[in-house]
Amino acid sequence: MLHLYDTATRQVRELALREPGKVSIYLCGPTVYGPPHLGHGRATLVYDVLRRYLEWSGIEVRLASNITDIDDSIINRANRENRPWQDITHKCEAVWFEAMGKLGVARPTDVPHATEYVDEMVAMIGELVELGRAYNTDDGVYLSVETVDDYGLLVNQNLADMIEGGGDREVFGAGNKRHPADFVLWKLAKPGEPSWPSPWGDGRPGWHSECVVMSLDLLGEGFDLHCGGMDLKFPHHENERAQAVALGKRFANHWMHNGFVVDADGEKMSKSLGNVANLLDLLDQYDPRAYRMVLLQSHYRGPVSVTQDNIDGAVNALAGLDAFAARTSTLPDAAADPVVLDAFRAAMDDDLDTPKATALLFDTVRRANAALDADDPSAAPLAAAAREIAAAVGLDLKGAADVPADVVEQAAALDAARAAKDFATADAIRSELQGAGWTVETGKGGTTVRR
RNA sequence: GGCGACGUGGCCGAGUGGCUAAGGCAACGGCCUGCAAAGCCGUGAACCCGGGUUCAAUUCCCGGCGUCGCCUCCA
Repeated sequence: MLHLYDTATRQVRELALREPGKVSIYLCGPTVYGPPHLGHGRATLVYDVLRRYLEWSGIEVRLASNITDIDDSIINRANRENRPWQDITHKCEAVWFEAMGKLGVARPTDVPHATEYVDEMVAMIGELVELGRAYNTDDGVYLSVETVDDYGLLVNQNLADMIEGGGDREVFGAGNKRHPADFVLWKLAKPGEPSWPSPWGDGRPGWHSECVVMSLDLLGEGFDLHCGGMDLKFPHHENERAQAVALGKRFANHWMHNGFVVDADGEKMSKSLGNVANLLDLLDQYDPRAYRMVLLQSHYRGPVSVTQDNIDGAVNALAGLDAFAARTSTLPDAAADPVVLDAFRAAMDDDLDTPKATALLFDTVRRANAALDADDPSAAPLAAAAREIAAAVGLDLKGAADVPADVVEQAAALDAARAAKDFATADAIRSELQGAGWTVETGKGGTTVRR
């Protein structure tokens, strides 16, 4: 069974399932106010790999991932560009899912929007106020973190230490708050801002409430796993948890956080490729599978640098896998080698050890190639195992791509010319095919062509 | 100030108290080829520094040095 590092208990422990055979996962999705960046790509890929692996294991996955479609960043951009805020959220969401599609990230089973849950959020905030755990000020409603046991659990810090170390930072809304760490649940609207009615006045929800309401609504209390990027640990996840605790509800049973994307100097964030400022550029300029490959070869909890060298390396590694897929595409069906699959499961079950799993994949490919060279019957089961692994982690290998009839004819003509020792013609055909983007492989059995 | 992560071959990146320290990329050698390319097979090379624990440490502990992250709105 799958074991994952749990941020709350700071140890790798078994992912307990509330219902056998089913897993409920909540993943914090994007605020839609700009193009997705490399960090978004990493988070979605990490959890896509998790999801696919769970599904491959025969577990039914319910994955809810929200779209934050009301937020200060959205309003600010709308004002700056003088356009309706919905215009921004709709377009950005479309771009988001287009990018996810290119990455091969499967759409979550549930995609709730913050604006669809405003009534529920108002109701929840009302409950918190009634319980005496939230209070009203002249600019909004705040949660009182001092009423929450274990506040700071996810960041492994207590309230006093957090405050002491606050550094030089400005504390938002400090004047109105009872405690500097209290956070806003409901923001009263300023003139011209989008707003919804509430008992405290028209306004909009704070960032941290939507995920509580949506996850509990869609997945129910005590759902299995809550995921997101390391940077969401605090304050976002801490504050989600604080609300659920304040309500007296069981929240996520397990917390998973992925590491950052860093640049070549090891610093957080994205502009490391120089020519690639965001995810869209990366997808535009390179094989979209390359990013998944880069991530698979490092552990999800560590930082990963997305550099020219890494991407190039991944592209080359994929070329080898594609060649293997093409070479084995005509092999008879066989049951996957069970020893290899067991090793794969063992790696993945150990906190999603994808580096080990990909090492196994490459190793299996090499063994299958060697078996093929030796006409050994173990080739087919090994090849089948390699395919299973690739599929389970979402690597789509280009196997037997359809080759148009005229290209097949040209390949045949190339062989005929070679047989007739008419090398000038053979070379001409070869360069013509290569010019059209085909990889031309000349071997004993004649010429084969693939993309 | 508090909490935490990390320093492994040319590059990326796993992992382990002792058994040949994964894998990928690059490099090099071989096979194949009319020549290439692609492909396949193979080879070499690494555990930041100083103490400590131990029969034994790259792995555990302590201390340095270096890098990075979080500590209110960022995946």
